[in-house]
Amino acid sequence: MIDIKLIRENPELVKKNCERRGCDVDIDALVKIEKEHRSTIQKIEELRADRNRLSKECRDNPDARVKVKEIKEELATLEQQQARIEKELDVSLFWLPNLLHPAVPDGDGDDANFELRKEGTVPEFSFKPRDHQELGELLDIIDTKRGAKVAQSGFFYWKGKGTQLCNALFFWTQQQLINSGFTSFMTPCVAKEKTLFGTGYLPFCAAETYALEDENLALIGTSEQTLVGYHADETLNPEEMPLRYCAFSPCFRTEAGSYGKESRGIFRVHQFHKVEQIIFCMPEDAEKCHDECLVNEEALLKALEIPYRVVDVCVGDMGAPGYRKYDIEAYFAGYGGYREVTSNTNLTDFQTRRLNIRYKGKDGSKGLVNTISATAVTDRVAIAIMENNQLEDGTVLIPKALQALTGFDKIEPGK
RNA sequence: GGAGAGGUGGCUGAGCGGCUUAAAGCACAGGUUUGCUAAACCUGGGUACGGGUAACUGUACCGGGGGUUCGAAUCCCCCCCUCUCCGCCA
Repeated sequence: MIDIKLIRENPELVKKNCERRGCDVDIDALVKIEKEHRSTIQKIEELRADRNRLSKECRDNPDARVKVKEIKEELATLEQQQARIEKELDVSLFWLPNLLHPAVPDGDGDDANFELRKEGTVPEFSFKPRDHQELGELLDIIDTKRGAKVAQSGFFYWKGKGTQLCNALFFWTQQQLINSGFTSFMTPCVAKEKTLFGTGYLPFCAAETYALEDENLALIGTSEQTLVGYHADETLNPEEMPLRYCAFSPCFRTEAGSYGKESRGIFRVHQFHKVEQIIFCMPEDAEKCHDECLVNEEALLKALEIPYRVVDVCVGDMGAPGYRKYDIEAYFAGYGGYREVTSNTNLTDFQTRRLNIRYKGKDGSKGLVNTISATAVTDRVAIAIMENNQLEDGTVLIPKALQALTGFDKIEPGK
């Protein structure tokens, strides 16, 4: 949600922002409704002031009672009107996207993302490299067929050494982040509607959400939801920020409408696993913290010897809550190109305004905290390792960084 | 799952229709004094949204939502949450 004052005082800025976003909210109408909203409230407050004043006289002045009764009726009508206006206003506000960083590239989709840099060496093969689906079956470490049998298409099993690789990857990643000053969490895997709304997943990603029947709960799409929601309705101390949090969790997404080549294997599934980084910071530190998360992501991929490129995500490929976003795309040898493995978003105060997360300094300064939400690693990193580190017979070599935790240095067919 | 007790400011906790502008204590901030890893005393408070150049001022907020009333933290209804005991359980 963006600041209503900003919309009131600088509607042109918000209008331009919506245009860039390709979002057709009528700002003029919104401003008009907001004005009506305020004037109605003012009328109501004046009437209430009269009522409060008069009702004190009521004990020994019967005339006042009659008057207050009249005010009461008048109030009832106005309050009803006000509720209607407020609802209309809220709906428009809830759908309004965040502002954009001036440097965000224009464009409709991921082909307009701006490449900032390429790192690492793309592996070369004397044979045609297999993709992770083929390798997973050959090595008996990924089972999508039984995932579909037991749950549904789009769910899968990690098995044997594949599981061990993932456990090592996720544990190692959390250790790296803890060494960088992060506090690790295990969070609930469900969250209330209020939490999903507050983090911006509702109303924007309603179709992506697995809601629980007969409960006001949904499976989390990411631990961002539960980590950011952790501080809802709290006032944080500027001296204790930035707060760096990480969590490992499963992530559930319906992935409505995705299909085709991109969904082969486990690249896009209904349940994946992720170590997430969240930073709560002062507004003036948001860009610095955003960069810090990117540094962490890159350090992890470098240590795992995975080639990648960093892109500055364009308007059309960025979610409504985002102010600026960097994606990292790792090289996948079996796929033969770069594919998204992490995304790192500066959300400014979009989430904290909805969730009411404030700061208050000793000097009396106060305002809304800013949040950064960034992937550390997911299963996709494990499959990048598989595709890039394969030998002709399908053997996959484990990166040195993980060998102490896996307890083996390769996964071979039939073993 | 069964039974009971509760939800009041940063915290503890009183208030149970209008003397509440929410007591008191703790904590916090400022000050005074005596002193030396502190104590005593005095003073001061919240949040949100409006109005005003301002000093100031209005409204709302006692878990949430309805209701009764001229007037609700207080009475009534519904919901949510927490705690204790019993049962079950990794």
